Amino acid sequence: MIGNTADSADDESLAETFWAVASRLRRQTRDSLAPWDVTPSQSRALGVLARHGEVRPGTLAEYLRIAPRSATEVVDDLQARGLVERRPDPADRRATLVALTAEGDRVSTAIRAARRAEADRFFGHLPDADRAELARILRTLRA
Amino acid sequence: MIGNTADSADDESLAETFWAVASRLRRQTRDSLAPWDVTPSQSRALGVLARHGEVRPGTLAEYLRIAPRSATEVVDDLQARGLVERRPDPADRRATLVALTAEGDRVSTAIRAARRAEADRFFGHLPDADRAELARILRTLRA
DNA sequence: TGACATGCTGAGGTTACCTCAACATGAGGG
DNA sequence: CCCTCATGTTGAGGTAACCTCAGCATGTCA
Repeated sequence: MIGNTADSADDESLAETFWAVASRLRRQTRDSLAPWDVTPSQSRALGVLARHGEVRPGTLAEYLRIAPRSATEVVDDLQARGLVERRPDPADRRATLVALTAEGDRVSTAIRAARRAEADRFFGHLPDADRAELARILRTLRA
Repeated sequence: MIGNTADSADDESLAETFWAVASRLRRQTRDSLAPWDVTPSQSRALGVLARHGEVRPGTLAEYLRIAPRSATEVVDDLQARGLVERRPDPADRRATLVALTAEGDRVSTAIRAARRAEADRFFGHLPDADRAELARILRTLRA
């Protein structure tokens, strides 16, 4: 087996370590979302809708930092699962508003709790001080 | 525009911040690799081959922490670009060995330098102490 | 009223993964 | 020696999460 030893890992670049962590977090997130049959990106969209209420697809794209066309796709999937609905924007007939359905609201709340539990499981092994440090450093890198 | 303000960012979970950073790093990495027309995953494979010499696809998969079938794919792409070659493993006729070509070696060296420069650009804004902290914390999360 | 901008989405592409099953070879027991 | 089981690789086919480009409807403004 490879990777259990300290082997070549110590001179790995920061970036490589970062990606290894990302990969682990991605898998765990996917698993923790399994009960609801939503993908990670769908769950992020649900989170935005829960926080901001009804928004246009384009606005959703900005929040998710993806292309508008990609937001359309996420909305399509969520709509197919009955978690969101599209309605015409009364202020602009070109536009559409996307809003959580009652079911979407329920699921999004449940997922929010699961995500918190999952984050605790993943980052919870860290001492509080380290978690705070990590959050601070990541925030400076996010810009 | 969204995301320029401190807005709702402050109560974002650690995980969300992490993904925002990941996204930024992914884009920058892709761009920095553009001159060689290799994808990030190909470049990771080149790195493994440069560090470990010729290996079997299955072993490469372990180093990259991906499924063996996926390693086959990466090797196919690198072979098509003339950066690696496959030769039969003299020790086991079921197996194949993957090794860098001369060109692959040249490119992998160049990429290694570019990656270092890119990492400096990305992580270099951090004070040394923060960079060390980040590396330490990420290593504990990688397990 | 024409010109240009904006909002959404169809069509089609890409990357980086995955699983499942086929196929060849290797290794051990009887 | 042959049978079985394990191992190494790969074909076939699938998925998530993006992307660009172009087209259509609508809005805005000179």
